[in-house]
Amino acid sequence: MSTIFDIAREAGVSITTVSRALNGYSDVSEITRRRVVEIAQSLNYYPSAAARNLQGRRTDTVAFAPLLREHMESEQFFKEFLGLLTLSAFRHDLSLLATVADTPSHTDKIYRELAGSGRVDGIILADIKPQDERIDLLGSLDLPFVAFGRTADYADLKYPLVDVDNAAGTRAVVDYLAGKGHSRLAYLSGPFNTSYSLHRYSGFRESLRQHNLPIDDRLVIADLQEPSDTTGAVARLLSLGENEHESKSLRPTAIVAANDHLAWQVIQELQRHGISVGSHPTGNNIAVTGYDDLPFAGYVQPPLTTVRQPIATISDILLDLLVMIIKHETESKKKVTLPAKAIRREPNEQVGMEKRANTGRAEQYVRWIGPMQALVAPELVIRASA
Amino acid sequence: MSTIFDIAREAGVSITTVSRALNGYSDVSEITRRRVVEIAQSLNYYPSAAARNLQGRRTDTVAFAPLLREHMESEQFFKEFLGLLTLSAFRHDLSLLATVADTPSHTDKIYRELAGSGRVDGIILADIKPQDERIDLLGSLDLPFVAFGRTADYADLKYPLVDVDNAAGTRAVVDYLAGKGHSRLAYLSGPFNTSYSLHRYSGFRESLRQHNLPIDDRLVIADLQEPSDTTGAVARLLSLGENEHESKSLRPTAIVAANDHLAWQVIQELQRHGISVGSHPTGNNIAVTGYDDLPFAGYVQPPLTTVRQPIATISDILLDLLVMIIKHETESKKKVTLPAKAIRREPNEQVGMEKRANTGRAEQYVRWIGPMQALVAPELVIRASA
DNA sequence: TCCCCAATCCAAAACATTTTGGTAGATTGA
DNA sequence: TCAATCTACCAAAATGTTTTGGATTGGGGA
Repeated sequence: MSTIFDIAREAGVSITTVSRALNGYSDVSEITRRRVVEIAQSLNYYPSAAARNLQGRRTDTVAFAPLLREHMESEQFFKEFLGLLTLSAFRHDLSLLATVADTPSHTDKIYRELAGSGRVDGIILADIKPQDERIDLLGSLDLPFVAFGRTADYADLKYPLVDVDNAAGTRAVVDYLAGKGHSRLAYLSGPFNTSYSLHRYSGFRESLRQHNLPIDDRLVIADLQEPSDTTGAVARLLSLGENEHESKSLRPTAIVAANDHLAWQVIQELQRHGISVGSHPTGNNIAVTGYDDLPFAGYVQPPLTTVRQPIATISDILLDLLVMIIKHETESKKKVTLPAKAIRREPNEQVGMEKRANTGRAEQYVRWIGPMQALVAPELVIRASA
Repeated sequence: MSTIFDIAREAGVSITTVSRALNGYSDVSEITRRRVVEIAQSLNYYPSAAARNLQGRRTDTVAFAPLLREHMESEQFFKEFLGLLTLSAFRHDLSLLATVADTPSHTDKIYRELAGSGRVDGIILADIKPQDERIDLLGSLDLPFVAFGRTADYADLKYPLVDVDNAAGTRAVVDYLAGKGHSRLAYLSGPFNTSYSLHRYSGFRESLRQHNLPIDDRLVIADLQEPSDTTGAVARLLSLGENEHESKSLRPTAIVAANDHLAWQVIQELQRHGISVGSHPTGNNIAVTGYDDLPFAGYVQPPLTTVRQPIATISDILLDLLVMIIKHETESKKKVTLPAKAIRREPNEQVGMEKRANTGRAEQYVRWIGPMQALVAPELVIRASA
């Protein structure tokens, strides 16, 4: 590979001039610049990323390093997010460096490495927890970052983030179900270790309260991890009301799942029990809703009523924000909250290939940039028994 | 950030010793090493990736830079592949640098940059075309790479690759359909610009021939790009036999789609026309098959009979191969061809969440490593009229 | 004539590491 | 005891770029 030195020798100028010619400085004559560019091209010259990088320049790369989870290969959301992040990065003339962290302590190590080694200009955080050490860590490391989600210190969030109003999302599906006449709603969730899962659950409780529906702790099952957990949870819900001294009406008529993947598992389980899945509260019929609106949500039968996470928009805004911070174009505390929208799908609806592409830039969302409000009162967030 | 110099000063040794202590060289005493390690830790030292890199070391990063396509955001295969590549890279202690190329000439530029700038140790190529300039380019750039797919010079492939027997895959679904009694099969495909799409099509033709079924060019429609193309194609297939002087039996009883996405579009179109989708060749009933076995294939109704691409395995092997080449552990021409397997799903079948995880390493596939045979005779590959 | 300015250019420093080619001192072998 | 070998360390070179802080011109104004 040829170096800047070779170009300089060939062109009969100093390496300084080559560097400045190639990087568009004004103090090099047009004629010299042209010669240099030509020679650089003919010698197939590409500046060493390592050397410029060492010198302190941009890397034009941002990192995404989620924590490894079990069965991550089948997590649709992860793949969706990563893919759209890559495309958003491209639109911002950036590359995406994707890594995975083994354990929380490995996460720590990776972030320190990323910061210390100068491989990236910034980093994207997801799966934010109510108390998330990564925020402080990155702050102290002086590495620009932007979060998808928020910590629990709602009053005074000191870092840039994008979030979806998760509580409102669940409220929307509960509203939908309540509107259909459902009054016994169950809630199924994975572990309550991320903020968004807590927000979704608190939205569920809020909405029940608003509709004057009772909150029955027997209908809330969290911490579902393995597929077998879902099997057990559904069985437990169905067994309610089977004891002779219990009222038959104990059984839920609708199940609100905290994400689409879970919803799909629940539907499978219900069908295995010979229970049809539909939106109206009748005897042998249970409604199921999801959250995320992953591409498959419209494909399944019955099509899933769910809440849309506008992942493409989210990743675009994340990168907009990150780029602004890297370029010091903004004070680094800007926040964006996107509204949640319920996608209502009826059982025998004809569902077409929906257009999900979204190339909108953050500008159009600026109206949401502003001070953050707590979307959920912390005391609402209790741990549901598993 | 602290540098190696700070550690050296603190420990009272030279930077050479620090470097060698930290990198496990033998000529540093255990006691010194321990001191150095301890101080490095206490100073939160992480070596600068740029500096080591400049010095000629590994970057522990591989790149994946597919060509930008329209509607790429909704391409499930892309996201699936990218996600699984990331996880495979992680298992090999590598990071994945994901970029997108605008145009073919931009691809060229990106690869040259990647090679010249030393940002990555190797690169992963996908969507190989029969004549693919990238192969020669990367060869001349001296950047290790491995391909998913192959060029048309079957006799003497000079680069490492992983491929799936695409022709056999389509043969398998045609066998399935023929076994059900179908005799008029249509073939729908996207553009024939990649090797795999040609192989799939040639498998279709081979199989028809083997079953002594006629090949009717009116039933082959390629170059489908926009969703509206599919609408038109299905309409055209359905209109066959509508003219009074044509036999009613001209209409296909089964449609073989070149990928799952297309199959799903076809199913939607058929349902729009009020035609039920099922596996048996009857009057108002058309069978549809796909290719890829993307996660949603089992979710749709009716569940899709398709051909499995073992993407997780593929990406694992790609990285195994690439790592071997980077480490010079192998002559750089190893090839792996994986068999294709049809996934037969019946219309009202109960489809569970299937386990797709595959963490198998290439070792177990070594039996497929060997000389390559042409999977399809080039003359078979004709361009279907659109 | 002298000085100054703008337009071009450049040498050297800085970036943080690894590798090369040693040296000094201790230990071993004959 | 002397030479050879080992052990533990180090100075300096090499890596390729950008930036800093000038240096060199040629021409215009006083």
